[in-house]
Amino acid sequence: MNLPPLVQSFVLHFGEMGSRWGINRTVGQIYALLFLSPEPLCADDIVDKLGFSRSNVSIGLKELQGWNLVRLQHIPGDRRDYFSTPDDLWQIVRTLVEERKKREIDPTLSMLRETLLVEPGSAEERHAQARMRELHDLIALLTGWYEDVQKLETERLVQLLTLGARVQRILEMKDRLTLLPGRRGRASAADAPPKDAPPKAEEA
Amino acid sequence: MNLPPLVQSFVLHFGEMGSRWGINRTVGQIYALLFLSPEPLCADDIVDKLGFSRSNVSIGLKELQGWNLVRLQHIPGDRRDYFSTPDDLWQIVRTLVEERKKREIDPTLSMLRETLLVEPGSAEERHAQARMRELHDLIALLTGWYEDVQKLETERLVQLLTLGARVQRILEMKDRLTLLPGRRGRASAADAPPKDAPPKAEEA
DNA sequence: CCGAAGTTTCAAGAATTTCTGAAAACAATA
DNA sequence: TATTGTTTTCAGAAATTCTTGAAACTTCGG
Repeated sequence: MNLPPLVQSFVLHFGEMGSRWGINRTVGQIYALLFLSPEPLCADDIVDKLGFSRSNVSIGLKELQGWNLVRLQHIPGDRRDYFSTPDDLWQIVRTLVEERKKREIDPTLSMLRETLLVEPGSAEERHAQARMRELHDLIALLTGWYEDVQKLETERLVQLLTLGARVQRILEMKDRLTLLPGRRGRASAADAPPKDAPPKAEEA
Repeated sequence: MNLPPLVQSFVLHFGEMGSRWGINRTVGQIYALLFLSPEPLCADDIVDKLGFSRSNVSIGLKELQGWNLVRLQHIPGDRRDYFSTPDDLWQIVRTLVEERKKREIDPTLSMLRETLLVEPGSAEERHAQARMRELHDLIALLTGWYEDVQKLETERLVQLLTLGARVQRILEMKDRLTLLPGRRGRASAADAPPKDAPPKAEEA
């Protein structure tokens, strides 16, 4: 590996973290390299800089494409594929969250939806199903919110994030406004906290 | 494995998903079982129900304790350790997010903070560092927001989530209010979108 | 202090994932 | 269609992670 020290430490870190992020070392390092690179790189550039085998790099790039995390582009007069990451970090975050949701949450939501249709055959199954329904409703609430937020323009999103703790004050303000006769929107079973959940948080 | 079908399919699913969630099959299945169980279980109960070796269960439980995802308790007159998951799903979500942040984000934030102190030695390093600063500021903004939200009472949190898309309207309302002379709070370098990021989101 | 009941550690084998080099497939050009 | 440069596939080697049974360790009541 032949990289400026600053770049190298970042690349190595991403390699290490890869396993925690659900990608492997190679993929993590390739991504880090592309992220920092001022111009697009082709597979052979990556082989040179990281010292992985050509095929390993090829598979890694394919995986990154599967995640929509890299952009494929061409340079006029050059037949090779060049890759880069979007300049806009917000775009990267949006993609990342979307893809993780797809892989880590959606399958579980489907499973829960299906399982909740089965008729329970015992008290134990009835309890299990109640628990699953709670989980389903919670996840549905979270993903519904996520989808709404994903639609916001970046500027609004930044505004929302910058608001931080002060969001509480805004919610209180809204409370007061909504004491007028209520029109309520999308909320479903998840409208209130789950039945047997005490509103106080308990310490672990 | 000797479980009611409904429970079994849930347990198997969690086992499968385990690898995507950064835990392994054993740990995923143990957690699923505890999550659905009406009463606390001891290690031997788990061995019976899932058919893993005793030591494997022991390691799995230890890992779950490391994640703060299970609660250890005792039954009077019984020396064995019994385990359960919190009844309050919101508590579970809070713990889960907290622990993932600790493992998946905090180390990177530290690395970035340190790396940003190094003096760049070339144009390439200067560019890399600018990119890292962007990333650092973005993550700092997100985690700052997260910390604020984590402090909200569950009731407020549900309210915020239920708000969903209508948050936009609230933000606009706030805009109008804030046209009055401004008092601004915590926001730092991340106050505006990153320098060279166009506010329009580009499609991948 | 002893023995019983329980938990954890450890080394080795099993299973899975990652990585490689060689060969096959592909695509553009002449 | 043949040539050339490039990407992808694939089978096995290497590395890592998971799982187990046995032994070591802890804790508690007598």
